[in-house]
Amino acid sequence: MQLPEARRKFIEAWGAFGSAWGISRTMAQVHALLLLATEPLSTDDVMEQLNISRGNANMNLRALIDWGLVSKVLKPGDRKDHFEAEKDVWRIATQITRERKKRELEPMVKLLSELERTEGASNDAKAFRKVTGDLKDLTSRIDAVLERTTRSDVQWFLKAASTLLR
Amino acid sequence: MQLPEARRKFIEAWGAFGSAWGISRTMAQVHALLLLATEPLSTDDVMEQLNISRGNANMNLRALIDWGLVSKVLKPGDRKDHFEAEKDVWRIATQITRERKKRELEPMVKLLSELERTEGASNDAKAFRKVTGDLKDLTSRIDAVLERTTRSDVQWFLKAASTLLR
DNA sequence: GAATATTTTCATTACTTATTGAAACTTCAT
DNA sequence: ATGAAGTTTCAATAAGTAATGAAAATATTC
Repeated sequence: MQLPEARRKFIEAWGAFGSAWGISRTMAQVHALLLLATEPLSTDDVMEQLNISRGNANMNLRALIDWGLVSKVLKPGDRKDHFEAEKDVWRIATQITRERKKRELEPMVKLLSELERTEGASNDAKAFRKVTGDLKDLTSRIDAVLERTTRSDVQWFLKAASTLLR
Repeated sequence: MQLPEARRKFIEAWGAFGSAWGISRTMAQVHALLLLATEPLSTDDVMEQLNISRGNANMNLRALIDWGLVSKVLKPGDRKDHFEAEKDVWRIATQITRERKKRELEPMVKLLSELERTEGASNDAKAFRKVTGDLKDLTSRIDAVLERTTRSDVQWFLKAASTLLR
């Protein structure tokens, strides 16, 4: 396969992948574009290469910065902002994991902890507490592990798990 | 908090949680409803309790069966189908993980393997192969671990990880 | 095998979410 | 201070996704 086609395919696939996981298609595509770029791109570059409007490009670039996946870079002699993606896939993975943990897992653990304290002695109430309690244990354990997870931990885990589960 | 309110909150939250992770809000709500039910529910029960149409209820129940999270149960003396959710949260987690792996991770690994073979000696082509190659390594390692993951593995992992990363 | 009950399908409609584009705002050089 | 270049915002609109409900298909009973 030739580079331009491969590039297009990757951007498209990364967009679809993202949208299956609750990340907007365009945000994922902008991310893919920056991942493949060998040097920082301007807003206009992004607009042009993905055929999106200025507002859209700007919004998604800022969202990516907010997620800690992209950073602004000043190019000497150019007034335009330029944007550069983190290229280390381990850092990308932990960064995404951390953000989602913060945005979705933590609130869920909090809610489940409250719900676990639901009153009532009926079978229904007991069953309710069992389910929410079990879910809370699971989510909070996942949460706790992710809390401590850094690049080297992930590597350690994957290595250990691959070996042990062989 | 009293049971009916807690129940409502949980169903609502589970729906929002699901939709943030690429699972339709209603499918997650139907799942939540069945998780809390102490005995199997009919399509009409689901329609009534969630205020959704028959078509919608039917679609989402079948999707949940497809995901392996819910099963049909025949109630003696009743012609209606009844539905029951898997209640073991570990099994729920591994089941969801497995399905997503199959539906999204595997196709991505496959694509990345192809893209890694992109031709060209330019810097751009080299950078492209580096990024896609790194991503492929990451995703295929995750994939391999999930492949072998069963309930006891998950328990082992979370226990080991919580301890070691303390 | 006709009547009745139940489930499934699917075209239409409603809802949600993303995108545009133009205006407002900011920054910087002179 | 002014204007040129760049960035951000946001109301309007488009695109995408999910839900409805009635009709078709299927299953069950007598």
